[in-house]
Amino acid sequence: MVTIYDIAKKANVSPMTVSRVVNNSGKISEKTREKVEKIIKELNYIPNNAARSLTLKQSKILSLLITDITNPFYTKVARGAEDKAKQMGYRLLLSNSDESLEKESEYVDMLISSGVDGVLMAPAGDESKKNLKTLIKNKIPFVLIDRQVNGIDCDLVIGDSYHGTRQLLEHLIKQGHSKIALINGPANISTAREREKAYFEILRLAGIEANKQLTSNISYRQNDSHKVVKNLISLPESKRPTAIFAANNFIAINTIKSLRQLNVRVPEDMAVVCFDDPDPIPDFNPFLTLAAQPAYNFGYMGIQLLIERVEGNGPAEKQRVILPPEIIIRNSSMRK
Amino acid sequence: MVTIYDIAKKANVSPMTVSRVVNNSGKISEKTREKVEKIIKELNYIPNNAARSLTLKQSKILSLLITDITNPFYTKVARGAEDKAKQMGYRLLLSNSDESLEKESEYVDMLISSGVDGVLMAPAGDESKKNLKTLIKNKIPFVLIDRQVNGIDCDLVIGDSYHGTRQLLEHLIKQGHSKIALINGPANISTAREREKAYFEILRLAGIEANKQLTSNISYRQNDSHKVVKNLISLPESKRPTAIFAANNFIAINTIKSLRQLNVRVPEDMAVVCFDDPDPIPDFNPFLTLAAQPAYNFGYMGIQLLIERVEGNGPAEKQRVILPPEIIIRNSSMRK
DNA sequence: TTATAAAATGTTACCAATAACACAAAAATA
DNA sequence: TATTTTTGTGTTATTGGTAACATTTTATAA
Repeated sequence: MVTIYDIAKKANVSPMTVSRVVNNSGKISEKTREKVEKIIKELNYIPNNAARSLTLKQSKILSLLITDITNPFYTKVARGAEDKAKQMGYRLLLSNSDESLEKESEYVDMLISSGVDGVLMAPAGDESKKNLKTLIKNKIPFVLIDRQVNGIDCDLVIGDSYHGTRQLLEHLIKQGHSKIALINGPANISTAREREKAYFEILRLAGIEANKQLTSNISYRQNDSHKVVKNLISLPESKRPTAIFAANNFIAINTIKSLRQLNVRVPEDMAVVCFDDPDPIPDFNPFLTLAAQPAYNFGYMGIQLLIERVEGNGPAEKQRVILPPEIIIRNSSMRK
Repeated sequence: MVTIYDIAKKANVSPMTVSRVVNNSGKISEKTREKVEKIIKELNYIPNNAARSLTLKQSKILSLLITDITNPFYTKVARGAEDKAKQMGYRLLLSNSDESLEKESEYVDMLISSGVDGVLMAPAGDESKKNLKTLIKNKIPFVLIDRQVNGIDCDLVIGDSYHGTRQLLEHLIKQGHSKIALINGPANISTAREREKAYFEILRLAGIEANKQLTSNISYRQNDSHKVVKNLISLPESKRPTAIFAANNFIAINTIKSLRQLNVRVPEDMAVVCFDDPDPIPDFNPFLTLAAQPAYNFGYMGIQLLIERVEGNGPAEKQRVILPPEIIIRNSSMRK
C-alpha cells in the first residue's frame, strides 16, 4: 500500500506537505503541489480511510438500515439514498432488519463499531427506541424514514398516511363501497397506527359506521394475510366487505393471492387498494390501485438531512419532511 | 467514545489484556476475563473499527458494486449478499454503477480508499478490465457475478446463458414460432454475447435460418427499445417476427410497452420471453415467460467465494460457479 | 525446595494520517 | 536596511488497537 510517506520520500518533502496537497488545505507553493501531485499519480496513491477515520473521527460512511431491500418501496429508498450519498462524497452501508428488533440491535452495534458517521433508518417499531438511544449515547446522528418512534425527537422523512388513506377510501366510497375492510400492519409501527386512525376518521366523516370486525393487524412483510382474508370472506353477506384497504404493497399482494385461492375475483367481487407500489419498474402490467409514496425521495431527502446533521450544518430544531403520496387508480378497485 | 484504555484503567489491567478479552485471543485467567467483561458491559464499550483496520489491514467491510439496485435481479442479489455477509460478520457497502465505466471507476477508487476487504461486482462491461486491474494492483480480492470480463481470470458466479436461451427458444419453437427476433444487451457484456451465440446456435440446430435483421443490441437498462421494436413491426409480413426474445427483464418490459403503443398485442400478435424476473414479489400477476435466474444465490454464493479469498481459505485455482436458470412459462408467450 | 515450564499480564512500537505548533524563507512594510 | 508579516514547510504527538516481545506469576517436575 502506498502511503503519504512513500510520496513524501520520493518528492523530497515531509509527509505533512503531502497531506496538505491531498486535502487541499493550508498553503502550498504551486511548484511543490505539482511535484507532489505528479508523484501521487505516478505511484497511484489512494488515501487510507482507516487512518483518516482514526484521527478525524469521521469515516464518510453512512448506513441505511431498512427492513428489507427486496420490498420495492425500500429498493427505491436505497437508490435515492445511495445517489445522494455518492453525490456528497459518502459511501452507504446496507442493512436489512427484517422488522426484527434483535437484528436491528445487532446492526446498530455493528454500525457503531464500523464507525459510520450517521444512520438513515426505517425503525422496526416503537421498541426501536432502545436502539436509537444506543445511537444517541454514541453520538451518532440519525434520521428516521417512513416511520416515527414514540418518544424520540429527531429528523424525519415520512409519508402522509392521513391523506393517502383519505384519497384511497374516498375513491372506494365513490365506487359505491361502504363495507371496507382494513388489513393493517402491526400496531407498534407508526404508519399502521396512522392509517388506522385515518381509516376510522374518514369512514365517520363519510357517514359509514366502521366495524371493528373488518380491521386486523398483521405483519408488513410476513405472509400471514390468509387467515384474515378467509375470515372476511366467511362473514355473512350482510357484513362481508366488498373492498379491502391493505396497509402496504406486500399485504395487498398476499391478500390478492389469498382471494384468488378462495375464488374471489379482484376487482369484480372484491376491490383492493393499498399503500406503496409493488412494481419496481413503472407502468408494466399495472393492476393495483394505490397511494404511491415518493420512495426515491425518502432516501434522497433522508440522506440530505442526515449529512446536514453529520456535518453540523442543520438547524437546531429537528426537521420533519412530509412527502405526500400520489393516488394511482387502476384496475384492482374498478367495478367493471 | 469508550476505548480499551478506559476499560483497562477501570479494571486495573493493561490495555492489551482488554484487547485479549475482546478478541478472545491469548491466555486470560477466568477471573480477569470476568472482571474486564463486566466493565465492558458497564461502560458499553464498542471496538473502534478504524483503529482495528489500521493495524490489522482488514475492515470487515465488503462492497457490492452492481449496475442498479432497482433492477429486481440485483435487488435479490443484494439481499443474498447482505445475508451472507452478515452471517459471516461482515458489513456490505452498496454501489450502483448504472452500467457506466466512469462511475464504476470512481467507485473503485472510493472503495479502495474506504479500505474494503473485497468487492463483489457485476462489471459494466469488458472495459471494466481497467477497473479490475486497479483492484488487483491494490491487492483487493474480487468476485464477479453475472458477467465475465475478457482477459480477467477470477472467481465467478454466473448464470447459464446457453441453457436459458435454449429452453426459451425451444419453447417458442414448440409454440410454432420460427421468426424469432433477439433484442439483446450491449455486445461488450458477456451475457449478451453468450445469449447471442446461443441464439444463433439453437436456431441453426432447429433448422431455422437466422436473420441478422432480427437481432439488435441495445442497453440493458436505458429505455431504447422503441426504435428497434418499431423496425421489427414494420418489416414486411414475410419477414416480420412473431416472437421476441429479450435479453433481460428490463428490455422485455420496455419492449412490451412499445408493442402496446404500436397496438401489437402480447401474446396474441407477438410472443415475448426474456431472462430474469422483473417482479420482485413472486407470483403476483405473473405474465412474462422467462428464464428466472437464482439471483439471491448469485449474491449469497458470490459473497461466500469472496470471503474465502479475503480470508485466504480459497483454493489456488479460481472457482467458477454456474447457476442454472429455471424456465417459467407464462402468458406472454402462449398462443391463445 | 529449587529448577523449569507454562500461564498470565505488561511494555513498546507501529499502523497512516493529521492537528498543533515550530521554524525558516520570502515578501511587505517601516 | 532593519523589522514585521506572510507564506511555505517541517516536527512531534496523537488517534485506538494489536503484534511481538518482555516480564511476572503460578504450576509442575526434579
